[in-house]
Amino acid sequence: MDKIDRKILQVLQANARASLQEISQAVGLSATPCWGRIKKMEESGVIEGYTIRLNAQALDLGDTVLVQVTLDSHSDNTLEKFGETLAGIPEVIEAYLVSGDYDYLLRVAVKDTKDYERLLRERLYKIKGIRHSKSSFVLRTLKKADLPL
Amino acid sequence: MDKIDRKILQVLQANARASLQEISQAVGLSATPCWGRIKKMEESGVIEGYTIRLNAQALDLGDTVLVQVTLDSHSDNTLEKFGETLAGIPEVIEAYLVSGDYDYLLRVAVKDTKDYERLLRERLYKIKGIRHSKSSFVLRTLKKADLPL
DNA sequence: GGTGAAACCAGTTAACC
DNA sequence: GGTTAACTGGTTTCACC
Repeated sequence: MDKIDRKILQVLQANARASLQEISQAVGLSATPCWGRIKKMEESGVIEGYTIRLNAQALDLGDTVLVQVTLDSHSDNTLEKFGETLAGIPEVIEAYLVSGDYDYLLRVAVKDTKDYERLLRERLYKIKGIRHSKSSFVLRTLKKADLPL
Repeated sequence: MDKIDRKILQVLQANARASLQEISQAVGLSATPCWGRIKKMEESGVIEGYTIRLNAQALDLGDTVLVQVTLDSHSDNTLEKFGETLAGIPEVIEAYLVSGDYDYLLRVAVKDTKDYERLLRERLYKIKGIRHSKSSFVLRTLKKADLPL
């Protein structure tokens, strides 16, 4: 992982479909070593995969809700069960165990407030072991950046 | 945007480097119409771009901090200035204006707690207009999923 | 909209510095 | 670990259904 590797990652972060020609030009090397470096980073796990950035609004998932969750018990078993339940709810995009006033923060993607109300009623409120939850709607996204390299 | 388009997006979400052969096989069409559908989704903006998933730990950005921020004033000017300031801090990966008890939620990527302390002292505490901020460390990531299609 | 083949270009390998 | 050149395979275009 030297400076050239990081530069390659920068180019791929901006456009994972960039050709080796473009990449090699950007880093000042020929195509072959660039290709080798990328393969090595794929194998070592630095590059976990290639994805697309999607327009959530165009897919009827324009609303984001951040949900703070506090559980009744903090046993290993409760934590594990909660994780498994969340895994089965596709609208839950991210889930973090956090330090502080509450236990978990979830990022949920829904079509609109009505859709969120349905999810809350039919799925989230039915999860056993939740002591308390608090929902905040995202009104505006100010920033959504790549990792700094 | 029909069922086939969504299936194509699913395949690309899992692997944006999938060849047209793989994609066309997955959706049951030949390569040409798949290619045309992808191009149309790129042009219409449904597909915003192609990126890589990176291993943050391997890049010395293993710690994630969620910061709740409350501003002094809620004027348009304050909001805009705050957004501009955040844009200049590379460690701030996401920033949302939210409804509820506080105004903004930031997701910050740092090497470790020491690195976060430095960021807090040198950058975040120096931002004018912040009334209050509260940091929560991410102890564990339970889920990180693609948008449901 | 779809198919299939031809043309073109990019990814991959190998031989060498 | 780097370069250039040959090879292989995928992307893009085109003529047709």
